[in-house]
Amino acid sequence: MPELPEVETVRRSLEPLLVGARISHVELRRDDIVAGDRSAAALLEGASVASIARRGKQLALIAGAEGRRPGRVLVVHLGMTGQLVHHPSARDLSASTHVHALWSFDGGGVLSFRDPRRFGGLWTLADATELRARWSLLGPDGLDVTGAMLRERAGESGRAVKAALLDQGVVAGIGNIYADESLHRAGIRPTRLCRRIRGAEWESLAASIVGVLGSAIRAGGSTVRDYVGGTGRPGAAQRAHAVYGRGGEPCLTCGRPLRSMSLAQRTTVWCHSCQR
DNA sequence: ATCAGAGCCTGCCAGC
DNA sequence: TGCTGGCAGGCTCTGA
Repeated sequence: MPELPEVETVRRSLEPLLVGARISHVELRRDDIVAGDRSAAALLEGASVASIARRGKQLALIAGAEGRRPGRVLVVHLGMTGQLVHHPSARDLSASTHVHALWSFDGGGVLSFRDPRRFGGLWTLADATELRARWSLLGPDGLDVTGAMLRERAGESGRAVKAALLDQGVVAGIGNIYADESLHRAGIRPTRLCRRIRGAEWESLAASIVGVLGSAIRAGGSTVRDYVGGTGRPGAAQRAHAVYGRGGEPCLTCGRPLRSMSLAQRTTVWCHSCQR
């Protein structure tokens, strides 16, 4: 399930393949995945990709300006099961199911948006100004967050700290996995109310978030539940999970069994001994 | 202000 | 073998 590290991994892998390339044709197979203008031009047909940006879990393909007309923007959210994949040839896609949109590039190469559960989607924006407006609703990116930012945005709140971490307006890019992992690393219980968290703890939490997300990016962002590598072994990031998916198993720090509960409608795992 | 709950959607898995 | 039910979760909406 793509959270910030997975989305950033996708961004980095697509950047050298797409930037500078011109989209010759767009095929939209089901239009209910698009919010906004669904025309081919809005989906960047005929445009060249100038850059690929990311904020939190959202990706943005930004088209180059044409004359005085600013480049359009296509925002991609992968939801839970979304995949944005570049294929050298359209033939590679013949066996794929749940492919909802395809972008063909001059000189070959196809980008596919595949999303079985369709929790993700596409948003067509007129220009970068609309993108800034959209992203202004998000909190700071998880890779840039500081204790002061968390405290300012959640410090007075009476909600559980985990609920605040999942709120994209507080900090952008954290989902269920990295919320639990960050709180464990910081030694803070997910149920702690924000207003009961001290300044030094916000700093510790921010550092934990940056550290956890950074490690996951370095591991290639492989956090899919049943992820296995090409040799059938579990992926590095999956093995690195200290608490996520490990309810009832021993805490890697103290050995006591990890507890599990539902908080903010999410399965939540923590160590009652290491987290206070 | 914050919560729980429902809904969207499909793949997977345990249990019958 | 094949069905059913539960679970997973990002995000949004409703009602308490």
